Amino acid sequence: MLDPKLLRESPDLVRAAIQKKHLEVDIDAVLSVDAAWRSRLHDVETLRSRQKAANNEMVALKKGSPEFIAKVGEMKAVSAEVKQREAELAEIETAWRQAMLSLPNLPHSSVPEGRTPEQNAVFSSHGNIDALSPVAKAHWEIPGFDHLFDFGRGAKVTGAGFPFYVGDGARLVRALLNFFLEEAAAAGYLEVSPPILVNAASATATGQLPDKEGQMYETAVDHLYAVPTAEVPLTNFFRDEILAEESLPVHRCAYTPCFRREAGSYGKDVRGLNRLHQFDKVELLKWVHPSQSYVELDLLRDDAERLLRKLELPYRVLLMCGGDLGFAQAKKYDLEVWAAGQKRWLEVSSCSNFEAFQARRAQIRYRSRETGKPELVHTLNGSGLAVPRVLAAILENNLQPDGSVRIPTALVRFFGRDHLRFPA
RNA sequence: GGAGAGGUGGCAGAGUGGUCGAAUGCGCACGCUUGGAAAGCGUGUGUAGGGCAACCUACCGAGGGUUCGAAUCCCUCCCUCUCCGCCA
Repeated sequence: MLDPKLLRESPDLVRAAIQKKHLEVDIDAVLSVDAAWRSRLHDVETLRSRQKAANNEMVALKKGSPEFIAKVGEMKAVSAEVKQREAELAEIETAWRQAMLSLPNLPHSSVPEGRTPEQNAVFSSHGNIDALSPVAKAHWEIPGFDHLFDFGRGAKVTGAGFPFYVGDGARLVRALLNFFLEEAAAAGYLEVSPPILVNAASATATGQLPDKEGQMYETAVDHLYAVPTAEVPLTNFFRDEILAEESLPVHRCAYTPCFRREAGSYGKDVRGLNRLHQFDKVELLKWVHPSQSYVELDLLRDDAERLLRKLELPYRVLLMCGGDLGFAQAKKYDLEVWAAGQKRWLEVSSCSNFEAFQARRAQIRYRSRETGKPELVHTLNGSGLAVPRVLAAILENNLQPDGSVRIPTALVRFFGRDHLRFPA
């Protein structure tokens, strides 16, 4: 949510910023709802003030006296009007809230212009993609793949996009998760294991609701949502709280399975481990002082990049252009790893600064030493990292002529062996 | 899931229809006192919205209702605690 005051005082600034995201938003409509809401609020407050004054007068009167009875009669009319006006106000308030929730976050000034993914800026590149395995194959074409990553039985048991990981497949997933979590802890992130079902208030605070409920799995009876990312429960940890300024920045990490309905994708994009309905991910999260959020964003990105460097995977960093930024982000970097078999980049991390957008929805604040008043924190998060695509890149890039896969050195102590062999 | 108790400001805890945004205590901040400190005394100390100044309004778990008037009465829901049941 945006600051309503900013919208009122600088609507043109908001208009221009949203234009950079190439989203269609009717600012004038929002402004007119805002004006209507304020006007109705004034009406109701004036009436309530009269009620209060009358109440104070009646206290001094003798109950049942003619003056008292006259006053009751007089205030009955006011009471009826208050009721009606309050109902109107409630209606406008709902519309006002909806209108405010429909406004996206404003992009930071350093975000490049652009409308499509092709216009994202390549921020940096690391590693040599030409020096990779000459025998590289798309991971799903590696002989024996189906034994360690059983999509057929997953489809039987649940549906497409819910694979079983079997034997060394499962072990490799676990090794990666442990590696990610150990690295995050070493970088100063406190590990948290959150609930993986969340309520509507939590999903609203992080920006999944309203409008994106179609991308989440929802439970039928209790109307809870399966988390699309640990960002949701983790960000909401401090919902409606005021933190001590000294406690900032707060750095935390969490592993959860992530659930995404992802309607509308098909073809090569969704083959193998490229895109799943359920996958494992470690998420890094920060709550920071507003003055530090862009410094913290660079550090966050570096924490994610370090994982790829240690896994010896070639990767590049994209700085997302305005049109490819998400609804809630002010600035975002994507980390893409090279998959030598598919000869394509796979997104494995997304590091974003949300500034106060989520914090305002979630009411996460800190008490300013300077003013003594509560101020909104800035929230940031980044994947560190998503397992299946990292796994895919390792399988493809490290495939050996004998059909085995070399395990990256950093991962060996978690996997237990230096090579993965597929069953015949 | 069943029975009971309860949810009030940073914490504890009063308040059962009207002058209650809410006593009191603790905590915290500032001041007085002191060589310094403690004690003592005094003052202050929630959040949000509107005007953006005085001021006004809202908030006593959430939502609805009764009433001229609700922290207080009624209904629904949520949560916590105790006991029982079930269970990894």
